[in-house]
Amino acid sequence: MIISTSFYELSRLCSKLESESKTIKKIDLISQFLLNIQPNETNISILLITGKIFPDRSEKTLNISYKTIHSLLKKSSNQQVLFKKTYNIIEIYEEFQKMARLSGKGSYNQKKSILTGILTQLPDIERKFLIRMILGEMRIGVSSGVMLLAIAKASNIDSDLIKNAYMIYGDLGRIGELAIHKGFNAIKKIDIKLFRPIKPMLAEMGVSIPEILEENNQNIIFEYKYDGIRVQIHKNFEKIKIYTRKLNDISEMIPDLLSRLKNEIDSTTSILDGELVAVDKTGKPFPFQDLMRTNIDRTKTDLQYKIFIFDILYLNGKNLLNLPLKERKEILSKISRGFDLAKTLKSSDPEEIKEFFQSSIESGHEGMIGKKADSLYYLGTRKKDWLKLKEDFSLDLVIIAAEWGSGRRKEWLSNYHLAAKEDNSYRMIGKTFKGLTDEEFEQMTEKLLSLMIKQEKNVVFVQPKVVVEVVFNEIQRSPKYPSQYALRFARIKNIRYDKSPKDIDTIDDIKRLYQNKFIKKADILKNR
DNA sequence: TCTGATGCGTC
DNA sequence: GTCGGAC
DNA sequence: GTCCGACGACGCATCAGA
Repeated sequence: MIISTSFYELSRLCSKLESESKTIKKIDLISQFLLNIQPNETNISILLITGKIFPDRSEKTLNISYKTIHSLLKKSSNQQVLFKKTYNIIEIYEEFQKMARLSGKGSYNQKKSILTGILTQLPDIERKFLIRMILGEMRIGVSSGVMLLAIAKASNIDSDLIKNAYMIYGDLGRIGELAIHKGFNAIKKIDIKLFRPIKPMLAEMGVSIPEILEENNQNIIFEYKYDGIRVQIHKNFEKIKIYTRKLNDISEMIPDLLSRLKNEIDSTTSILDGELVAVDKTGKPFPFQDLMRTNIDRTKTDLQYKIFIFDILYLNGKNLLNLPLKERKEILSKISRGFDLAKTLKSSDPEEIKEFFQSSIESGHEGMIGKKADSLYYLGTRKKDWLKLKEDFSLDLVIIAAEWGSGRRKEWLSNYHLAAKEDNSYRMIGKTFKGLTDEEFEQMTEKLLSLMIKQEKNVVFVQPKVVVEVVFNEIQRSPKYPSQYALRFARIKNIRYDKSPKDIDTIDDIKRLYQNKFIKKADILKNR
């Protein structure tokens, strides 16, 4: 007789994983679990443990998150349930599927009632992890990386092979199922297939030009870094589609560009890697937030989409991932019948490279990437083979409020509201939670509590006394903050206990910075 | 029919 | 997307 | 070196309810 695994057992595993800090022990626990459950539970267990519910390469979503769950818990907390139902893993998963299928009028309320039904019947541990699964934040120290190792252990297959299969296939649950129940040959067989996107290689953050040159032994190809959406183009004769970094199909966003590309790529089948941007008719790029503005009236602007292509992963039936970059680049330029290539420079002269970087910035782009010329294409991972360099800025700002953290930041004020000066008051221009060490969080929490004015919900408002030096990559127009501006990728560089809030940067300073930068960008409001 | 809340996907 | 911590 | 989990900005789609 087949005994299905209860959701309680899965939750107990999660609980053990949460309290176990050693990765090796986590791997042990997971692999034992995976070997003990039924074969048809493998796939979904892997997804649920990693907090995914649906595979990376999937259009399904629950459309339920923190606010909804929070409101349900408040309402149902005083409800008595007489008959508790026990769920097995598959039953829980079917409920998720059911919720994902709902749409249209009444669907949200229906989802809420399904969820309330489950939540009120589940004991505490199970409820806790069910919620975390829905939020996609398991907080048990297990994400795809550790899970891959656990699958490798359970199936006794080399972990690099498992990892590669996952990066190609984009569905960890299914890879685990194949590895454990079909074995080595099934995993070995997984190969690139057109119109099934693969995980693109990522760049690490670089520090300086000399560092990049040294790290990569001087043999570097530099490339403009464009501020857009990373895209992967799949082409099979007349058929063409593009996918994002997270494997979603966004072909419909740019139909006219795609039909042009069809003729510009000289191949029968191919997979190309590039960055989608929006430019005006002089070639100036639009700000990132305008690239995302897809429902504007395009007849009122001269916005056009472009993809700057910088790599080729597959051509005419052949996998090119294991060719060195410089060979891939050669192939790429050979098959171009007019598509846009990312601008590159091959040099080891720091001065020349610096000029190249500056020209990228002057042209309104984000910076550059230095790529080791003989590096292979590593799917889905950040490697020192690709190092990116961006322009950044810094401002002295004051903390006017802070939010209590969660998880390992639970005891600390973790997320700080930043403000610049305007006349005699302070205007908020964003939040940040990055840049402090544990020790600094500890001290900062104490300091801010001593300055507390009031607390509302999760937010502690404080006297504007603590000055921080904040670095960021861009100033954006903000529809949300009264100052009209917001920082992109803000993080704290230094705490300036020495500096008075009277002497911090002003909204006018920010406005000036914004305008200087956006002279180099295209303007969405300008008529054709 | 419109507005606000919520969630998701891009960076 | 960035950052610090843990392994 | 690698992985994980802290959470930021925006714009758009969808749904509930006035």
